[in-house]
Amino acid sequence: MSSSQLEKTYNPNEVEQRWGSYWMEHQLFQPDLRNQSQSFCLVIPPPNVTGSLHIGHALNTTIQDIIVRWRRMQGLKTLWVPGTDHAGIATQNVVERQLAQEGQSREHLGRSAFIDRVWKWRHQSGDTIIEQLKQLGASCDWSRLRFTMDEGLSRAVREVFVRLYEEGLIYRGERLINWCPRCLTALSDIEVEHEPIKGKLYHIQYFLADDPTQFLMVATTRPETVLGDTAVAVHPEDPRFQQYIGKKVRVPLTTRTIPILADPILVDREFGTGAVKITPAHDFNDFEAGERHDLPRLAILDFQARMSPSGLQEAQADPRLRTVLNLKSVQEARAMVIEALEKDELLFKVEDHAMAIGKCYRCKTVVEPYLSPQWFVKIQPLATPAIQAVETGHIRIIPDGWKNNYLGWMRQIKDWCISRQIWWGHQIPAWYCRTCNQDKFLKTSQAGEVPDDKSISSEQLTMSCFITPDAQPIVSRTPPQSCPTCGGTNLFQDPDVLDTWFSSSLWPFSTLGWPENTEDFKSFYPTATLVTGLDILFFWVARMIMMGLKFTGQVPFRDVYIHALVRDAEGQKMSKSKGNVIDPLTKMRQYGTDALRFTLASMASPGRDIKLAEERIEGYRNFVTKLWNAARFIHLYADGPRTSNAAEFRPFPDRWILSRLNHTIREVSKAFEDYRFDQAASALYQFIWHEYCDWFIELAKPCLQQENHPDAPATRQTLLESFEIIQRLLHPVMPFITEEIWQSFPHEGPSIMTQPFPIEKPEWVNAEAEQAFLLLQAFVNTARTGRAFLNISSAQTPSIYGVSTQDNDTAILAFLVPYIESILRSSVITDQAIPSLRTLQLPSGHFSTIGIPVPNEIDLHEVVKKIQKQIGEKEKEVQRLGSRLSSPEFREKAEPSVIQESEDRRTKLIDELGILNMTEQQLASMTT
RNA sequence: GGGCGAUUAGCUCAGUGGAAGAGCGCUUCCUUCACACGGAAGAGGCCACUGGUUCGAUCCCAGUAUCGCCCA
Repeated sequence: MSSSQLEKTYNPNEVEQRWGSYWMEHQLFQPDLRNQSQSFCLVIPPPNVTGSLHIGHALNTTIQDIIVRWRRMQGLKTLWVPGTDHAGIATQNVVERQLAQEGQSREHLGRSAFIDRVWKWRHQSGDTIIEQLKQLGASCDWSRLRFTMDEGLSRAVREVFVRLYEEGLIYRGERLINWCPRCLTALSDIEVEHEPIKGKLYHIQYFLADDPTQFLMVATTRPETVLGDTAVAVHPEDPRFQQYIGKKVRVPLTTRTIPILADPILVDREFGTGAVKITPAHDFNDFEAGERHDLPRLAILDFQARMSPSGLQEAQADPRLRTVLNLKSVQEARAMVIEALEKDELLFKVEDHAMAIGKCYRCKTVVEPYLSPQWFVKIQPLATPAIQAVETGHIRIIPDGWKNNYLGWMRQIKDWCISRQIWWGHQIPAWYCRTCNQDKFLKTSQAGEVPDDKSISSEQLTMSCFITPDAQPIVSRTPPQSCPTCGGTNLFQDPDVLDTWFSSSLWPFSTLGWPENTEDFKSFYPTATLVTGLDILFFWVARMIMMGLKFTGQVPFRDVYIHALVRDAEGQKMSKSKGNVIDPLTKMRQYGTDALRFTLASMASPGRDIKLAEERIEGYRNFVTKLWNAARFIHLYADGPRTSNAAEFRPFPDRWILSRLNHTIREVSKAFEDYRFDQAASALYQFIWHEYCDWFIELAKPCLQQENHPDAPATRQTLLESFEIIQRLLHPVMPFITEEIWQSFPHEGPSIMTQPFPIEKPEWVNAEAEQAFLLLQAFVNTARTGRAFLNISSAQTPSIYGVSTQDNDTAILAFLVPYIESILRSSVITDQAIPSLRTLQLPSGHFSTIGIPVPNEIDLHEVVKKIQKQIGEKEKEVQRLGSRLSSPEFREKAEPSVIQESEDRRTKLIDELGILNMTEQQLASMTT
């Protein structure tokens, strides 16, 4: 009995809302902890808490939801943990911009008030993206929602920090780091984006200290850093410079002299002049060269990337120059230094030079290498097992191509700078005794750095200061009560916070309750699959692997599925400034969420970016409608008795569609196993539209629409049974419409999402039915083509002749006649020879021929032309096959089956040509 | 500069060592009782280029070109 009828048109928005709340109310996304099956867990890549859904999230979420719904339906104990990330710099920037609009600043507010303010903002806007994920249908267990700054997760952060520190894997030291002079914080290497620019290469003369008639020509892209040079290097084997090694040159615009030394690593003989200046405080390569040669580090820029007064003094810069350069930006300073060099006739030439500059990934400000005390993770001991896990296949990276990318990066990984000079985040669990560490605090101010004079309060100090590298930290899980050295209680917590990715790296286990050995942790760790974009493979995935192995002794996940980047139809990266952003929420409203999800799944081919064109979504919206109308059709004819026989005893169309359905179940399951969501989508689309709707429903119509047709009870059964399976097969990709349709038919259970995923039924495989169908399909298609040739409209229905040259096919054809007649809506004559006059004859494959009587009024010239075209194509093919078959080498070396196939095909083509030639002659004679 | 990937129908993309495929778009016909967000029939491709391996290459190999991405 059909329980309800469906609306004429599908209204996705209403349906989505209704089932969305239904699933939530019935807590269908939560795992059943009594389920004894294998567990299957995913953790969501936490989006920025204050962010909103973009198309990349939509793709990422869709893929995860497909996997999760599929596994849940398979009966696994399935959990998908949702959550958000505090996104330190980004979130702080957002709130600071708000403050700026109010004429405020975080410094005015003070640290604790500012953090309160960020929390307020987080509570206000923090659930936007979560609500949007729910709209997409994401079947996360929302009762387990996590946030990186939650108490539990923060405890995990402190635990990890302290343990790494105690093992010597976290250290504090003064290193050259990437510094954003706008955010006023350190960045890790990968938070810097490189951008090609058209720079210039300046050739500058450095005169020898003891012989002012001789000079070295040095090439540099950053002339303003000349003042901070502490050496000049040449290649040890470069004959041009042998005599200079060991001598000294005068640093231009200063009174200092610096050594000329030989360094084969730093110097590229082919580049520039073959002589390079070394500025260890302002360039990473120079820093390393400085380490090799024990050179002093002379910093001439301050924390805001301005020319520093103390640095200029230390550099012994020309006093007049010093005055004008004081606190000037890099850009301004460069122009002034160039002018000064020109005036002193030290600038030999300037040439164009393509180069790259680093920019802050959050605010796009040019970053400066900056010498400062920071906290680092000693990465090598963590990286080694993380490399092995992937090499040995304990963790699979899919598609495989990214594996080398990962390994390459991991093998040359550098220590990870984890301290950030911002306020929003996990403050580093390290304290300093102000008594034992007098003089170790440098308060930073507009005028530069000034030593702590002890009168500065800790609250002021925590706003902005540096602590010298030799200060003695007390690292502890909880705030220490007193200094273990002097017993003093004037303790000051390190003002820095941790890199957001530090807490993200613990996500797969911190979200499950670690460091407690919780039930969730025991049940669901390690997680199964991580689904993410390539852009955070290093930021996040690599670090999760390292931390997971280190702290749980297990891999955090078995598979890493890397999906594509979504671009616009022109292949441009989407960005607000370009105005080419496709907003997923808008598209969901326009076309329905299922259509968007299906589109994204269908385009998720491995290793390729997605160029998303709106027409694609529209196309899949049409598919949704098609499915809807099929459901309506079935409702119309579902009422009535049903008999459920074994597949082999059902009517022909049923036998065929069950065989095809079985095939589709296999294909879709295989595609899901292989993370080939594109293949799953195309298998579903092809089957549902072009087999089920186009053929099965059409073949089923006569027996459904005729009263008391003997096959009706069986066909009704097949119709309902197969359509129900189709809903389950499609459900992971299109959860909403499948639930709506499934619920509209008689069913058991609260929801389709907890029904079993279809499994193959070998007893449905029916090669005979499939073979017969191909004969039917070829016959129908050829008849339609013939009718179109003859301009016979579907209203006119002259009889069609059909004969087969093969006995076996003749019998099948006779059996198929009623089906063919109903689809073509004309009678089919198979027991007579095709008349040789006024009949268009066409070969229809499978050794059968169809004949259509030619109407009187038709222009046969056009028909003859079309037949000649077919003849031409077939002749070409016969020729090709002929030359292949007459090649002795082919006959000798090719597979016998290939030879046989070629011969069969040629025979068949010659047969078909015979028919076409005969028809052509006959029709051509009628035109004269 | 190093590495990786792409180049197939007008567009977006699958695909395979042995007859070039899909979706969208296009042309023509059709409001027939699930669906015009539909049905039917078509047109359209030296599978980037040049060599090589092979009986046979769109597919494997080498090189070239163009375009991406990552790293330096």
